[in-house]
Amino acid sequence: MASANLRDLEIRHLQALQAVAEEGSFGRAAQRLGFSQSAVSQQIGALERVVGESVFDRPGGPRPVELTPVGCMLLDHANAVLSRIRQAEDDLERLRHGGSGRLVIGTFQSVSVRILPTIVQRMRSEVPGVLIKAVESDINEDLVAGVDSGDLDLAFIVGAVPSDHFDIIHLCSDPFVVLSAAPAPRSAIATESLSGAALIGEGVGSCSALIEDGLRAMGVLPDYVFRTNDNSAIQAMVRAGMGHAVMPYLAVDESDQSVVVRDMNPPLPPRRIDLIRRRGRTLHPAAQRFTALAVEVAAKVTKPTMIAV
Amino acid sequence: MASANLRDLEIRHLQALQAVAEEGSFGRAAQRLGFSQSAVSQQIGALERVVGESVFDRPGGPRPVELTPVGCMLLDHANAVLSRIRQAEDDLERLRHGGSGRLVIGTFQSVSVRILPTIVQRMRSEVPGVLIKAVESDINEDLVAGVDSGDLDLAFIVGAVPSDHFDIIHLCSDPFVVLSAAPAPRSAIATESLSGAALIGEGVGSCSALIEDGLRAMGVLPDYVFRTNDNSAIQAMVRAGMGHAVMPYLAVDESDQSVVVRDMNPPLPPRRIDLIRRRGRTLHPAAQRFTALAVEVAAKVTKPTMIAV
DNA sequence: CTCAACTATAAGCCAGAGTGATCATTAGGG
DNA sequence: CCCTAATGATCACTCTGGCTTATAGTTGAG
Repeated sequence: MASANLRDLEIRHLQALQAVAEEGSFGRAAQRLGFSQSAVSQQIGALERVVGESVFDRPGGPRPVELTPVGCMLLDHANAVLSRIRQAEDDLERLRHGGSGRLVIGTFQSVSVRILPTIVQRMRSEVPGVLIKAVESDINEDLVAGVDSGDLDLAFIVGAVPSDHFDIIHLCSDPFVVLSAAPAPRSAIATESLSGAALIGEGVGSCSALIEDGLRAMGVLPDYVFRTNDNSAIQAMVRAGMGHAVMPYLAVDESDQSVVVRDMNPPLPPRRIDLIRRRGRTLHPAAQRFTALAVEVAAKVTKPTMIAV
Repeated sequence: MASANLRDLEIRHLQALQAVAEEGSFGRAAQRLGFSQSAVSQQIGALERVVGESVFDRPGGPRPVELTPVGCMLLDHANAVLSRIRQAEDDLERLRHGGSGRLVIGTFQSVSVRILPTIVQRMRSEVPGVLIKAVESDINEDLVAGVDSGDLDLAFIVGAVPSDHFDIIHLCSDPFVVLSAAPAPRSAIATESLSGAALIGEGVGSCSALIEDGLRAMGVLPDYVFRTNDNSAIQAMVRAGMGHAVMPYLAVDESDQSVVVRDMNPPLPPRRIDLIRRRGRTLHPAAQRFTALAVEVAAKVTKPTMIAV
């Protein structure tokens, strides 16, 4: 007798085993399964050939068939397997309706504060079963790499990204503004007037590069007196009169009354905020809803006076 | 899209899913499974048709394929199912070698005391995984019914049983002996001398009927002064001088020095002790070993001076 | 552009799964 | 004791569908 080898076992065998065991009869099991009695007989026969042992005692006549010890043991496993498959059906159904699963989102500070909360809130009410996990990074390349490797399902990014690997959904153009200490005019500030003025800025990141390049292109040489990655710290510095700050609009906390938000004249090229997903990768159904919500929410928080590029 | 319906799911699909997910390539998975690449491609295709969704993203070129969310969920279930099947293989292997499982034995008092312990002890050392459960009853019919219904795998019984339903393994013939209070000759006692003598006997059970019928057939009218189902109580009564007791030899506690065991002359027809199992029922492999041990042990405890009938 | 590494597809073969018709066995009843 | 009803096994047959080989299609790297 060969060593136990269930390679040729098939689910239909287990279903037959279960049905026959419960009905106590090949014929009734066949009826339940929608097969002929002959088919079930052969299925059990095949199962016994695979197993190498009888799984049922057939007493003959109208008496019900009974499980052998081997059959009894197998039935336990069959029940477990079939129940697991039923579970898979349930999960599949739920996944199809976006009712379960996980979405990992790459994001960065201003999006985390201004855009994500609204999206998450609406996702939670629309598809409560989907867990949304945010991974924050101020380094654009990390987010792009995360999407590329599959660690992230979607990511908010700033600026350009190679479009051959990614689907890019444009969300908004976020203008750069100047923050000045409270007693200041609300009018636009002349960009050239920043030349030589004390500036407070972000740490090394995609935005600081955009700002510095933009200023330099206009002949303004930035004179940074302080740098931090914490936006609220920047506003505190401005409030304290340390100087002006050039920031993307979405990074500004407008509820802060002691600073004034001013457009720039001429404006810097706005930063572009996109949502990316890897091309060809199948995402959770809820990812589509997430994308739609991102577009919608981003449109609402964009600075209204600016016309998106 | 039809509601989730995994009726046509097959184990081979799950194996393919698992292999491809682990190898990251259809071709390598095929190699591992011993199929052609085409076969695996079609298997995954079939799985996706059954599921109604893609389970892998195929990026094309030398990049590895990746699970979709649906595929990821399915893989979890596939792992569980396949591991359960491997477990079934293990159990099967163990069952084949008699290494696990349960044996339910029907028995009665004298067998429980004189024969079973030795068998159980040896079974425990030979097939440690097999649990032996004894169900005791002094009513023969209960034991027979238990075997018939399948509640008992094997049963020790006294006397005849319809041989068309059962396989009968003869273990021994157990002679009836007379117990007398200690100061008594060890020689055989004349059976007819019991006529009119005070007798102590068992309660209503198969043995008491055998004894009474046997005595009556020899013209001896038993005069029972006490009955109990507890064998040690019977010996205590004899010891106290209440009278003689006619008992099956195996029911006697020979270590008791205050009673004398005497043959009968002429002897009563001995009681027959058999082991039965239901004909046509497949038993645990260890049942065969149990049967062999029962024959062996029974031969040893049979009263040596008697020749079995 | 070409090669290398993939997967998908097509055509053909054949095992095996299901059907329907019998056959064999057994219990129960006159 | 035979007859009937119930039930599983078996046979012959059909036809699906899974596997193989061969080939085409796609993509990334050099």
